[in-house]
Amino acid sequence: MPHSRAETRRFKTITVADLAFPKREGGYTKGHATREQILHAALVILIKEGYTALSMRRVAAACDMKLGNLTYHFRTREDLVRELLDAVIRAYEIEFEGLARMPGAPPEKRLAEICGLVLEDITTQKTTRLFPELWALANHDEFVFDRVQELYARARAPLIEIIREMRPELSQPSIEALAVFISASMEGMTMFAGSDKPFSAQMPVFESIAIQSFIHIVRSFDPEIGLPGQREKAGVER
Amino acid sequence: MPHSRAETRRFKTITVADLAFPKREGGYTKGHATREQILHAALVILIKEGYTALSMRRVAAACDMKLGNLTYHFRTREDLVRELLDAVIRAYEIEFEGLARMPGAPPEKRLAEICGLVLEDITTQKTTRLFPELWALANHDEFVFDRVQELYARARAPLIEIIREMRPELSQPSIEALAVFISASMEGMTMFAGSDKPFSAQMPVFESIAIQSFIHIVRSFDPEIGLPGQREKAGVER
DNA sequence: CTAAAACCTTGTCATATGTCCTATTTGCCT
DNA sequence: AGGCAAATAGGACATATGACAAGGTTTTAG
Repeated sequence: MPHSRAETRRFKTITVADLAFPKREGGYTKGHATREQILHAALVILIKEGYTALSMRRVAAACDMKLGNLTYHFRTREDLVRELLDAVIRAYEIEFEGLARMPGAPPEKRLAEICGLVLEDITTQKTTRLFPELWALANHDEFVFDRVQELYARARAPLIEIIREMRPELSQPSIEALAVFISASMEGMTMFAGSDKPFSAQMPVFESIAIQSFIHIVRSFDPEIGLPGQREKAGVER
Repeated sequence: MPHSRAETRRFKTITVADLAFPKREGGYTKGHATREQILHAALVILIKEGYTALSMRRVAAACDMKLGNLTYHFRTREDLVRELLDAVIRAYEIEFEGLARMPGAPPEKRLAEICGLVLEDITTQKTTRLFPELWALANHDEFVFDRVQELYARARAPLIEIIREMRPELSQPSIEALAVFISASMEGMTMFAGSDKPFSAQMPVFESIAIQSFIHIVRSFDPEIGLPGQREKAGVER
């Protein structure tokens, strides 16, 4: 991606490494720096050791800081986790915001570009490790659930635009369904071709398959075809 | 001539509702029943409340049993977790073993059948909740990693067979890549159309899209096409 | 029938964890 | 320089957890 960095935030957000959080009122600059340090250390622990290892003491130790100070900045562990996940998800939202901004380029080209970026991101250790944690947490924590779904809704937006451009006659639900399918297909690669996964070396091949496949299904999808081999021919056999 | 894959699971296994574990030597029938009860209760906790809630005391309470008795059957929590995950994964392996056994049916039909079964399974609460936990654990636990990958390898087998039948001229790596892609695409639906997910009602549409899409990519995949829009035309822009 | 093995209860211990409270130090502003 | 809020440290406490040991009860084999 050319230059989509921490500039141009409507609302003031601080973006440091993999984290983006709203600017806070009051406090010294040192306090802000400490908060960033804490959140970053927590992210590293979450990625390297998993959610279970993310304890207050563990984070404090990683920051070379006393437990009391950590609880001063984040009164409860839940506060810390929420702010961490919100900040890291926000960073993804920002990263993918000006995603397929290739005005003038044909939609197929932009679709391929998006797939390339998403699949490349999936090969990073951060994404490979973070998202399964998010998916697992989302199953039992409404806050995480909502936040993750919001992220995906934003990630779908450019896909929907592209698909509508390619198939303006399709109904909105059909367009959205195609976007969800494409997005889901790519997310699913995480467990197979993500960082340190068995097929991570083959990601270029998957990328090629994905792009060929997505372009064709968008071009040719027929909402009238229900479930070939089940609904249609149901009466014949069985 | 059906493959020997089925026979590898030749050791006696007990299969009780979502769980399949190797028959144990020695012990009274009561002990075996208790072990099953424990594993089943642990599975329910894992699904309903997540991995963090899966403590020895929590499991013992769910079984209406004293903690000491639980540690008698499973000396450590790690033992319990490992046996639980192994048993539940084994149950999936068994469930998908004779998957696309529709001898004589055209490969497209069998592919559609497999997709239907997998996607339907994904809509169950058990699968929707269990697999994200497995994916997250696999990132930090080698045992879970290996076990999950083995499961997916078995799930790929019938896909590989079908793809080879449809495209006998393709190289084995290409066939496998297609199988991985198809499998990953379906797994990715978990977070979007799984149980209690935002698009769970649209699963039939996704199924239709998936089948149309998979059949076409298998029929038309061209390994010579590297990365359209990147490698090919890379020199033009940027 | 009885003794051994399997099963289960009760109680304990060390440790880890989240949260709170009270000093003490540090940085900023007037 | 003084004063005050922010930041940090230190300690304490209740709770949860995994592991284990010693003793009682049930089941089964011989």
